[in-house]
Amino acid sequence: MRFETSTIKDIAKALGLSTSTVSRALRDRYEISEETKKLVLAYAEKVNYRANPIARSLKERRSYSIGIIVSEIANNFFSQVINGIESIAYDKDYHVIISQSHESFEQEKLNVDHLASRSIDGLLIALSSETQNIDYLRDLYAKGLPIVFFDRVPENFETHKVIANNFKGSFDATEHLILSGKRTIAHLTNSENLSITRERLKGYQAALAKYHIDFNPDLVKYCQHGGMHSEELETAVKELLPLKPDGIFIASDRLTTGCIMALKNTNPEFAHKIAIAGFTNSNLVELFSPSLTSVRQPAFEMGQVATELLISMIEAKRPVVDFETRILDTELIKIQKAASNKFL
Amino acid sequence: MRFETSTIKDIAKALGLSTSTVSRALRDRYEISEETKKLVLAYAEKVNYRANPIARSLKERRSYSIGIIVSEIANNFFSQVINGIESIAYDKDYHVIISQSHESFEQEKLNVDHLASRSIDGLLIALSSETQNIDYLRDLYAKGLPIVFFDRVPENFETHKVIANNFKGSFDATEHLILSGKRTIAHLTNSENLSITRERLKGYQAALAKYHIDFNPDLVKYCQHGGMHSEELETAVKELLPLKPDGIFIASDRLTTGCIMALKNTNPEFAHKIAIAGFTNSNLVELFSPSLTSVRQPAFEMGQVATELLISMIEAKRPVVDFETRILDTELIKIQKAASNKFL
DNA sequence: CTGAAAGCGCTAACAC
DNA sequence: GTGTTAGCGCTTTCAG
Repeated sequence: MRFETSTIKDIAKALGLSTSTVSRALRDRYEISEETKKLVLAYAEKVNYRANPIARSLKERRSYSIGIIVSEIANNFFSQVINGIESIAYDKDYHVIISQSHESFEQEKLNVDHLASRSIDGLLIALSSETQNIDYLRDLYAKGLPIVFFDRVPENFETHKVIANNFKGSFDATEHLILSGKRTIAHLTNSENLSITRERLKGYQAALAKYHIDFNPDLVKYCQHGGMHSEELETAVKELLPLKPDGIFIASDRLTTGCIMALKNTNPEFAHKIAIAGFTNSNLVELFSPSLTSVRQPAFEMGQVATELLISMIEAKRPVVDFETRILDTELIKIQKAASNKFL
Repeated sequence: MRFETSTIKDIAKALGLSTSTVSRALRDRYEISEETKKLVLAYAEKVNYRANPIARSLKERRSYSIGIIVSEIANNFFSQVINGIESIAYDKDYHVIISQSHESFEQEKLNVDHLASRSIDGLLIALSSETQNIDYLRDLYAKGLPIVFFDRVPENFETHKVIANNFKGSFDATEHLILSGKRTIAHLTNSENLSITRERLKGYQAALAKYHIDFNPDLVKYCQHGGMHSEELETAVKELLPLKPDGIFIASDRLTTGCIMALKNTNPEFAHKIAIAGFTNSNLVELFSPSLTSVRQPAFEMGQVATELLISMIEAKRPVVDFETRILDTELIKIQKAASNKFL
């Protein structure tokens, strides 16, 4: 929407200058005399001049906006990441455009293509749980679109990545369950397509190994849709129950809340007996019943770091060839004894 | 970001046509012969032609994008509204740009101005709890920016609005508390600036009146920042405790979860004794302890309706003068006895 | 039915 | 220091 806002041309006419002089004055270029600058700035201020970013984008072939793809914003982990992204982006005068894949590959691709055609300057993406083929991203990347992956990252894709220390986070959580006396620990996790799934599985296995507990593949359940459908959770839970686990370690935010819900629906009594540990950035964990031990990711910081890396790529004079994968530590938040004993 | 994508010019050159013919063929105009259209479409498909929306926006002075302002996306109510908005917008080929006010007036205004300068075609907004003066919106509206308010709407602003039946939702929730035997029912609510605050207070009062319970203003606590700061919630809760309420009705999503948290932190024992009812669209209510009766708003539908109204304004040939305020029914979800008795 | 040309608002060589 | 000019990619009169 453009209103009857004044343009650079109007200012030029009013001041008897050329549009280029006005443009340069507005952008504070060294060629322009202080006097002219003042004149222009004052007048621009007076008429409340706002540069038209559309025109600027067309000319400069960039939009000062970055695209974000997450599976869903109704997820504390992702909304915190987004807040981190915004905190840096706004500071550096970038605009962000958020899209949700809802864990669908098709939706993800559609959104990315849409964003790319909207002339975003760079892309921040956490892959959907369905995504296996990222050729479409390779194409865009090859054509010059800077991409930074976070959380759910691909292998064999040379660019910046920001992830949590998934191995350690899982190890710690599983070890915590073991140290509280659990021996039959189930693992509920995401699609095997995802990096986080593989890394978190390894942490889980390593903790078991450390305490000489045999790894039982039957105790691992995968949810292909990342818990978007409650059926997949309930099925997983039902398959797990006969194995009589005394603990369960859950590998992601949506899954953690969904699993507790499924446990409660399936066998509420059991839900309160089994020890639960899971990745989640929910700020409501303290309200949950049954309560759980949670692995929190530094989501806000992850967004910040990813954005800094992305903007550095966007603004790099020469092609970036030195890529880094930043690994951020997670935090294990144990159940508060008081809460779990007295009132549950 | 624009890559070496082909333009209308490239197609024209390749096909020995003029750019205008190509443009018209692509837009399926009646003047163009079927043959030419086929030719152009086929070639466009072959080179994977994508129109540059930036150029189109500049020319047409519109962007096919609509702006959304909510207080925060990490709130199930708003994220559901956003999903509803997207469902309609994408269908009609509009793009959405989401911004968060974080309940700050300044941030809200900043975001709106930013969106307006980004040439959005229309705005969907739920006001921040700090917002008192909406002259900046009136200005934009007067300049021709279509605006539709939802959830938190202003008075004396003639445009489409979509809200929940706040009065009835509150009445029902309060009545439910009364019918379960509560007599001293506190009310925790948002800033008085907000329409939802006023409407929900009225519903609460009406229910009390129906059962001849005196309205005690001391039992009503306002949170100016909508629960963004945990202090305001804890203060409110601490002020309420001495009055020994046996029930509490909470007026919004963030407040509801925040209040339960504050209750638990302040006096966990009491938290489990007091009956709680509150507006919330959290999909995790069933996990909460203490449990609560919740008033759910048709958030998805609200987003859909608001978007339909907005797009109708955007695409209207003549200025819209007939405005409507759509009121959608809420749903009262009572505590499930089983869950609350057996396991809490 | 198709083409030539202007122009959306802005930036950046290239003059002077 | 400042102005002239061309052009980003697209749509749209206006001619033919």
